[in-house]
Amino acid sequence: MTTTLAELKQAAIVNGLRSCQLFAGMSPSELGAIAEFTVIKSVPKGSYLFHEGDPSHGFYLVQTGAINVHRVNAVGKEQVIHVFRAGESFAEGTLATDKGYPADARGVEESQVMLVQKNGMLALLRRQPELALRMLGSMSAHLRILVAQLEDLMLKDVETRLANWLLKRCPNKESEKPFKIELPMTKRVLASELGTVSETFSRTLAKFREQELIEVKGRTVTVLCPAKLAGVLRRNLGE
Amino acid sequence: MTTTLAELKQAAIVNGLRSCQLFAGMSPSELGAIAEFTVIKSVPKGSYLFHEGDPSHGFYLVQTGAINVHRVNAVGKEQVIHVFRAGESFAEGTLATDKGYPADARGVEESQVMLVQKNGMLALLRRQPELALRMLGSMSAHLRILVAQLEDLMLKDVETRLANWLLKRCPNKESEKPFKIELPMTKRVLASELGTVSETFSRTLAKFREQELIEVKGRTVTVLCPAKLAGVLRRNLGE
DNA sequence: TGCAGGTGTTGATTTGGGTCAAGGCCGGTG
DNA sequence: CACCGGCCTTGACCCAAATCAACACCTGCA
Repeated sequence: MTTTLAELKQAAIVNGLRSCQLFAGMSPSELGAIAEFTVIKSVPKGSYLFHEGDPSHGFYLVQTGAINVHRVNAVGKEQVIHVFRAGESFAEGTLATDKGYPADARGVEESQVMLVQKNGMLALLRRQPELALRMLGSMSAHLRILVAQLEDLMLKDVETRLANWLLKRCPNKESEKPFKIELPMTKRVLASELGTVSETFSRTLAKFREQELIEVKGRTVTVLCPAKLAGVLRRNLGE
Repeated sequence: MTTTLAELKQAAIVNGLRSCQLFAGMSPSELGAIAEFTVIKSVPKGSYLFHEGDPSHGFYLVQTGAINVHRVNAVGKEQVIHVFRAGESFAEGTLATDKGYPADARGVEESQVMLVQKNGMLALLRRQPELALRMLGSMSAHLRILVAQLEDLMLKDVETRLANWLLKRCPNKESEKPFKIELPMTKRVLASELGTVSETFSRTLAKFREQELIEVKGRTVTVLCPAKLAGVLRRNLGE
């Protein structure tokens, strides 16, 4: 049995595709078809995958690391839209239009992504309506993320947003047992994802610490009593 | 030549479908197929088409009037996501998931919409991949709207947002000729769409009036010199 | 004719959080 | 080891805009 380098690479890509929500559960032959026009890219920390307005070459799947999708305005301030991590896909929206990418994408850390190239994918979609439905589902999920993001940013103050963010990572929100959360990035980046700056973020953490809701040690945040934090969240929302 | 009532109704629906961006340029037979599972609904002013979490029956096309899609939080404050007008479609995202509608939808005024029912449309999409691509394109446009909305709300102050809003309705942004804009809704609603409250909105209008950028009379706003307003906008963005 | 409810305007007050500035802390490098 | 450059934290200050409050409209209705 002989195996060429190309075949090995192909197999690696198929594996990568499978581990992605968008393609989970698809047959090996279908995955093979997609792998035909998929390439792997390394993204050094801080480097850009694309900028707003760049013509689209396809959409991306994250294998390892994290990709920050954001917009910048004239002043240079940036608004994080979402940080995509392993298994997630983004920029599917550019498949069906000839507009460019609507935002910027940059590696938060050293990352590996797969680029599913536009032309190949379009041709495949025309032959595989089921796949098109999957894409619709995936885009719908992104719409939901954005809607939630909008709501988060508009209807709540930083304290509420942080409480919400922390609770989202607790497995059981009504538990009274402490739960450790390891921050996946610097606090500065996290602050920006929450739509604020590092100073305010820091202050809000301090406030929670004083109320003995959390403990902070470096990049580890321990939610002392999720149920109590959930109470704070409810109170903030409900009044 | 005999024409049944049902055929007339069918023809009306086909016409409605054709006048919608999403389906523009499709063949009569395709439109006929879609019309099979499309129903017309009247939406009295202020009445709800659906609420967040309701199971999806399909997606909507606006024929006349305007539909306000928004979220409400526990306090009862609502954040407008977008106001859809004649020719636009919304809630396509619910086709490909079994999650319910992600937001609320209410008639801003007496409106007429078409409901394209979920099951029929799904079956058709499986047979018509081109149509699925169209849907992808449409959802991508919605993603762009949301991204723009996020940026608007986060990166700019009310003055800039209002200047931007007004300029968007001027046919020629560099003209020096006055242009009349008829507000399509109460100022309270418009304020909310701009992510602020009626008081602040009122004050900002007053500020522009003092600078002789606009004139206001009831629901008619006259932009005295679009080019000058564009200057204000640029200055706000660029510093 | 007068009242009730919704809409707009304006003023006074408060506040969340962004900005600036000044350390403290830590890890890497010469 | 000492020094430097990132991060993080805390304090002081300030501003845009939300909130609270009073009042002027208008329109429909009894």
